[in-house]
Amino acid sequence: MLQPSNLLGSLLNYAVSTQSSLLGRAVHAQIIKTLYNPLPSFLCNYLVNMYSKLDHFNSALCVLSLTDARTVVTWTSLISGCVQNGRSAAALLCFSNMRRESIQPNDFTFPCVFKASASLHMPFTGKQVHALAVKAGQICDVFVGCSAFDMYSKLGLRVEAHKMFDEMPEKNIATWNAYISNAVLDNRSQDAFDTFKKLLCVGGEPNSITFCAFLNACSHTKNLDFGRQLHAFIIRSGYGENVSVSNGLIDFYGKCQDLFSAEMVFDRIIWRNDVSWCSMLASFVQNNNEERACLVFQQARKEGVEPTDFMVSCVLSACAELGGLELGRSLHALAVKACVEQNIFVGSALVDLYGKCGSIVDAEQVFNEMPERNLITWNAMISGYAHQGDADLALALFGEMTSSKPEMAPSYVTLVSVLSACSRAGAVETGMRIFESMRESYGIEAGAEHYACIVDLLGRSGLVERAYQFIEKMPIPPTISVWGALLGACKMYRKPEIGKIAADNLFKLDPQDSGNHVVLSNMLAAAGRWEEANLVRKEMKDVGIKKGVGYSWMTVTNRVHIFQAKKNNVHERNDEIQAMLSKLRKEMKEAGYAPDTNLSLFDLEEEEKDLEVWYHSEKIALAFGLIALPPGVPIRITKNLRICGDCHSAIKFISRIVCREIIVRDNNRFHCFKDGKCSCKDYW
DNA sequence: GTAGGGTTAG
Repeated sequence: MLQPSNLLGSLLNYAVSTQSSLLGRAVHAQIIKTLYNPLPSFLCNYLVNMYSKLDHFNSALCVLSLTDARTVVTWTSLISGCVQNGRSAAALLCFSNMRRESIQPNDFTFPCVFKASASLHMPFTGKQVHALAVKAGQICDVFVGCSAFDMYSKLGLRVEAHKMFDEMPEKNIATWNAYISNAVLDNRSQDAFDTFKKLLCVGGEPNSITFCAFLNACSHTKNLDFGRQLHAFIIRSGYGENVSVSNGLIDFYGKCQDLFSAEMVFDRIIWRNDVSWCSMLASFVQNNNEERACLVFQQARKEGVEPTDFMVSCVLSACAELGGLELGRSLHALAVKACVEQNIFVGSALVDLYGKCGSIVDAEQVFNEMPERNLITWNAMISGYAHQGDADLALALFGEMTSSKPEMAPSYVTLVSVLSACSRAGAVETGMRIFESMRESYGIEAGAEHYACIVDLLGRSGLVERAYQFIEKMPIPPTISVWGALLGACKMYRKPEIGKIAADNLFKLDPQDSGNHVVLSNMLAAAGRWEEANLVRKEMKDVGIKKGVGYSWMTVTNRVHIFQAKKNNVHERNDEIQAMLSKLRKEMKEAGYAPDTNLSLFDLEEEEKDLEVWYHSEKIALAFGLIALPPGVPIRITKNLRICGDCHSAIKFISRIVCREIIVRDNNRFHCFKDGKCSCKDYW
C-alpha cells in the first residue's frame, strides 16, 4: 500500500505531467496542513520539481530556500525546470549557487547545464562546465557525453564536437539522434544520411526521434524517393501510428510538394495533436494553396483545437497571401484572446499581413507595440513600406535598423525590399548607390531578385537602354523577373525594339505565360507595327497559349464575392451593379474622364474598346463595393492580374467622385486611391 | 525523487 507521503509525491508528479498548477498548489497546501516538520527531504524535492517544471520559478526557489535538507536532487530539479522553460540564465545562476554550497553536480545536473550554456551561446562557460564534468568523472556517462556533444554542435564548435563524439566510451540511440539532428541543423544532409546508414549497420534501432530528425534531412534535400522508402521502413518498424513521426512525414511530403501523401498521412492519424494540424496547414501554405490552409484551420477550430502561436502565425501567412484583411483582423483578435500576440512569430506575421494588405497604419502599430523584434520583423515592416511605394519611410527604417541595431545585419531579403522601395518611388541614385555597396557594406552578394529590382528601377525611370545594358553585364543568368521588368519598362516607354528582345527571352524561359505575348503584341500594335503584332497573336494561337482570365474579388461580411471581366450577369445583385456602373460612367464623363484603350486592345473598333475596358473585373467589383458597403468605408479589391491603365485612371476619378478610399491589390503591388490620386504616383 | 536526442511558423 502507498504511504500517505508517497501518495503526495505521486500526486505532485501527476500535476507536472498534466501541467496542472492548481493540483500542485492544492497538494502543497495539504502538505503544510499535515505539518510535516521538518519537511522530509524527498517531499521538498517533489515540490521544487513541480513548481520549477510548471514555470513557477519563485515558488520553487522559495521551497528550496526554506529547507536545510536540500541535496543535489533538489538543486537539479530546480535547474532542469529553468532550462525547460527557457530560463537558461537563471539555471546557470542556480548552478553556481549550488556549487557555493559545496554540493557536487551529478550525472543529471550536467546535461541541464550544458543545455543552458548552448542556448545562451556561451562557449566559454560550456567549456568550463565540461572541465568540471571531466574532473567529477562524469563525462564518461552516456547522457553527460551526449549533451556535451550536443552543446558543442549547437555552439558551432565542430572540432570539439567531433572529438567528443569520437571519444565517447558508450553510445546509445540518443547519441546517434543528437548526431543526426545536428548534422541537419548544420546543413550537412549527406552526413545525416551516412550516419543513419551506419546506425542501421551497427544494429542500432532507430526510434521516433531518429525518424523525426532524419525526415528533416529528407525535407531539406527534397529527396522524395528516399523519403518514400523511409516511410515504408517507418511502418515496418512499427512507428506508422506514432503522432510525432506522422507529423514529420506530413512536413516532409509538404516540402516535397506531394500534398496527396501529406493529406493521406494526416487523415490516418488517430490522435492528432496541434503540431499535426499545424504541419498540414503549413504544407498547404507552402504549396500556394492558401484556401485549403484556411479550411484546415476552420476544421481544427471546429474540432476544438486551441490555437497556438505556431498555428496563428501559419494562418496569418495564408491570409497575407490571399490579401484577406478581414480574416486577418479576426485572427489578430483571436491571437489576443489566445495570449499569443506577443509571440515574435505572430507579431512578425501580423506586420507582414497588414503590410501586404495595404493597411500600413495597423502594420506600424503592431510593429511599435511588439516587445521584441528580430530581423524578420524589420524586414516585414520595410517591405510593407515598399509595397506601399513609400521609399522615404522604407529607407528611414532601413537606416534606423543599420545604425541603431548593429547586431542585426540586413539580409538578402532586406535589400530586396529596400531596392524595390527605391524602384517604386523612382529613387534611382539612392537605389544604385545601395546596390553597388551591398557586398562591401553588408557582405551580401547580389542575387537575381536584386538585379531585377535594379532593372525595374532604371526601366521605370525611362532609362530603358541603360537597363538593357545592365542586364547584358550581369554575372548571373537573367531570370524571368529580370526580363519581365525590362518588358514592363518597354511597354511604359514604348520601346518595341528592346521589348522584343525582352519578350523573346521571356518566351524561352516561360513559354506558357500568356501575359508576355499580350504585352508584346500590344506594344507592337501601339507602334503601328500591325503585322508583327498579329504574328505574335498567331504564334500564341498556334502554340495553344490562352490569355489568362482576369478576376477581382472582395470580402463583404465574411463572404467572398468574385467578379470576372465581361461576365457581369452572374451576381445576384447584378441589376444594382449595372445601374451603379451607368451612373458612374455618366459622372466620370462629366468630370473629364476618357477611356484609355491605347495599349490594351488593338483589334477592336473605338466603341467596342470603350465597352471592353468598361467591363474589366475590378470596375464591376468596385461598383458592387459601392452598393454593398456603407458610405465612407474603404473598399478593398484584390485582382489576380496587373491593373490596366484605364482602370487605374478610372478608379482615380471614382475615388474623388464618391469620396472614398479604394484599395486595389493586384498581383504586383498595392494601389491606394484617395481623392483622385493613387499612392503609386502613376508609376507601376 | 532529478536527465539526453525530435516534429510545426514569420
